[in-house]
Amino acid sequence: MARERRAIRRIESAAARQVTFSKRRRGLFKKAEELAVLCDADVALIVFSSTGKLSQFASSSMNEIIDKYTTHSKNLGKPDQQPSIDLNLEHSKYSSLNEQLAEASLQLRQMRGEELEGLSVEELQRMEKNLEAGLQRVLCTKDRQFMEEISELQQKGTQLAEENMRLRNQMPQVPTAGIVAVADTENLHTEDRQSSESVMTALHSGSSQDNDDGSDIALKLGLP
Amino acid sequence: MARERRAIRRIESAAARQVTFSKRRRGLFKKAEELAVLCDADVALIVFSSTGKLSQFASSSMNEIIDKYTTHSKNLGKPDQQPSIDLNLEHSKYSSLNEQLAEASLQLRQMRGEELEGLSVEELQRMEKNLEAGLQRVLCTKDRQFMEEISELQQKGTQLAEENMRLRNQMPQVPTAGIVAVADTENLHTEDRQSSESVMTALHSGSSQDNDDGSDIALKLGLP
DNA sequence: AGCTATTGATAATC
DNA sequence: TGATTATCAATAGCT
Repeated sequence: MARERRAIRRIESAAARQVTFSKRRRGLFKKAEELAVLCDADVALIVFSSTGKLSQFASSSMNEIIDKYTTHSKNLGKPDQQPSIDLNLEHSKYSSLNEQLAEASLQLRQMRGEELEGLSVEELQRMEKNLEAGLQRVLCTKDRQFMEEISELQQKGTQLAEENMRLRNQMPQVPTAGIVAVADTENLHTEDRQSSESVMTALHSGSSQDNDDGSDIALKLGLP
Repeated sequence: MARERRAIRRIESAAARQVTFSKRRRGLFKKAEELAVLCDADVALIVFSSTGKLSQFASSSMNEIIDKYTTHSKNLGKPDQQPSIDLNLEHSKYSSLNEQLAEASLQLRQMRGEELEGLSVEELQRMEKNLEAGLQRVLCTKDRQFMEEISELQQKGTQLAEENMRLRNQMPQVPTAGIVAVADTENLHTEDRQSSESVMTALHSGSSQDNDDGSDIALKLGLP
């Protein structure tokens, strides 16, 4: 499976052996899991590297499988193995995690519209409802954040306007270039209000496609 | 690795599952042995088919490897032992699984519209886009299934109509109660056609809210 | 660790 | 099952 065929014999170079071990071990574990899932088989795989490091895979619980194995093989001779119940919990926790993750990934993929083939019309309708509800909530949250941003901007605008007013009132006390200064502050004031309003308008139309009067936003915010 | 990629999920058809099991089991055992030989590793593989049949491979002695495994595991099981050497892989895999699961659940909850508080407007917009795309695909799939159901019903309706026609043509050959029999079949015939048409209409309006000409369906199906 | 040219595994089919 | 073959996946040799 590679640039060149490799004879199945012990790799002499320790470094190369280690590299190949890492790569092939990963592949082997993947295949073991795939067999377990695809064919509903119970699979246990134990690997000790040449340096003595342990890796393991079990489709259910390692101890359970070993128990089953020893039960099957004890036809041949001795009932010498200890079940060692210690790790059953640990491993069932592990495979349960695996299951949960698989389920969650499937749900995520389905919510993204993948792998819908096996679903019934009823399930599809349930998903549609969920997606619409989720979308609705996302839109609400987005709108709420926009509104917050807007009211912050408005508040800032008001503060600036007040400050401008104060400055303008103080103007006569300043001796130099009175007329020009007044014109400048007035200009700033109007520009600020205009820009905050235009932001609002842009945000409104962006957040809720096709409403002209904003009543649609209020409706959405009323249904969290 | 074949004509077509196959999703890693339980194969429903028992026959296909058995075939795949045979093929993949052979491959898995081959890989296990190759790893053992190439990398001088100690490998044990236990497989129970879904029908309970046992297959096993061990590079040395199965019992020896299981002994070694249980010895290693005992160290982990006791609280005073350091798991630092033996099961690093297992543990990192475990915590990585945990992380993956946490991430997946968060995404799921967020897609359902929960825990959106921490998200930026950009992230919210991305989610909105994803949700809309997913919803679109769900709707398409649902519509497709409805259409399939409809065409099945239409086919059945046509078949029934043809059969009715045939029966009607054969009617004069029946000696008894000619007029009544004809009236009955005609009645059946019309009722059947009506009911299948009304089902069709209901499905149409149910699957694509408010279209009179069906162009809406075509549009949706055209954007997968 | 990451990248391809190759070989190997296997899904669909008969 | 077993054989065939078109594809997909794993990985050997490099960097």
